[in-house]
Amino acid sequence: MARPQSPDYDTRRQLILDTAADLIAKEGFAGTSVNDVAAACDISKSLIYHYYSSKEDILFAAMEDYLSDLRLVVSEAVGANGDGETRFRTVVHSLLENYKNAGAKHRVLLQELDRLSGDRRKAIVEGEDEIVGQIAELIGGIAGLGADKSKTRTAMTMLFMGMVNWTHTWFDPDGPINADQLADMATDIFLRGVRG
Amino acid sequence: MARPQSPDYDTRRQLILDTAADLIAKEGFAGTSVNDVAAACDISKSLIYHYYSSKEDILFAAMEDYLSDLRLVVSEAVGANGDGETRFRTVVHSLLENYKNAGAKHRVLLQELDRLSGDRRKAIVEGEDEIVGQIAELIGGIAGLGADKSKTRTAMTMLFMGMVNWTHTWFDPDGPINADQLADMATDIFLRGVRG
DNA sequence: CCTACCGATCGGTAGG
DNA sequence: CCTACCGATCGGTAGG
Repeated sequence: MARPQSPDYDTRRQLILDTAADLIAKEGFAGTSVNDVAAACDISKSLIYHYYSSKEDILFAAMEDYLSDLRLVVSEAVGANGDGETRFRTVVHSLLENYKNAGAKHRVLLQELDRLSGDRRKAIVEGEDEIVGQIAELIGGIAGLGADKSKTRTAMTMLFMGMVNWTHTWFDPDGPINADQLADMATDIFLRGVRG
Repeated sequence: MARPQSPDYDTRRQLILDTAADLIAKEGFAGTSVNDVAAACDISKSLIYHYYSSKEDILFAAMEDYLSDLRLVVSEAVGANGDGETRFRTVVHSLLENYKNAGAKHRVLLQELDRLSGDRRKAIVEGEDEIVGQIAELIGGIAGLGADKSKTRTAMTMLFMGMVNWTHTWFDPDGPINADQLADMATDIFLRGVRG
């Protein structure tokens, strides 16, 4: 008879992911040992290997976990009612709201991509590209860029992604400006800047 | 008689810095061993320790080296003749030009700051803050923000820093858009967005 | 007593 | 779910 799965299985799996993301965000992937993760979870290193078969597996799972949240949030905002500018503004609010709640995973997603093997890196990059592609379509519509301007549209979109993705290095949601105010500021600057 | 310093001393010191920056940008600080650096330089590990007394010393020196270039370039552009918008545009061109020539050191400066000890991290952050402060003054003038709007000015400046600092993740200077075109695009969008 | 540089190895810790 | 270990490699230093 197969031994039943622990009732804590999913909870513990998630704890490992969240804890690993915190440590990797602070110390880097190579600077975080599996033992560090185990100690912070108050479990043995061997138990970590019961849930994930390698350190890279943990990194990949943490990235997938957060990226799937982002994809959901962005496609909902993009597919909502309203004109392009309104939906764009909603996307920015959603992104910054999400970053606020998952700062460590966000930094890990942005900074540790090169630590994945080729196949897995490709899988993550594809997910990121789909998000960026949806935002690029919105921006293309707002800026009035035809299909012949795809290079310009891509560069514009990536300049915008920089504005929002860079926030993790300096923005404090509990500081003088909150996430919604920052989202409006970024939206206003960018829309005024690219409006056709 | 004291034995003289090797005539290759400065050349070799610089080789270590540049090589270490390349490896650290790719593999992360903890993922790069002193031996990796030595092998890539075709010298012994012991010789690395003749030039730098610890791995962290190498990281710090590489960051200082690049940061001092950035500071020079930015303060020159900021202090040049011309109105605020012209000087701002020059800063953006200078920054992107510099990033292009020092991609690895740029990534290291942005990504490995937490690997430094407190004192050294503080020294680097102070240098970065001076650059950001100079750019913030330019932007404040352009956007017509008084001293009472310093929080807004800071947020605006950091949104802009995101646009340019994020380029290292996606921009290919040999791609369809060159560094000068991208600098103009970023400048145009941002200036139209914040102009008072 | 200085600096330049090597082959070999130190005490500890990594992922597994 | 743990302790006990491994082959290898880590950052840093010894003698000469």
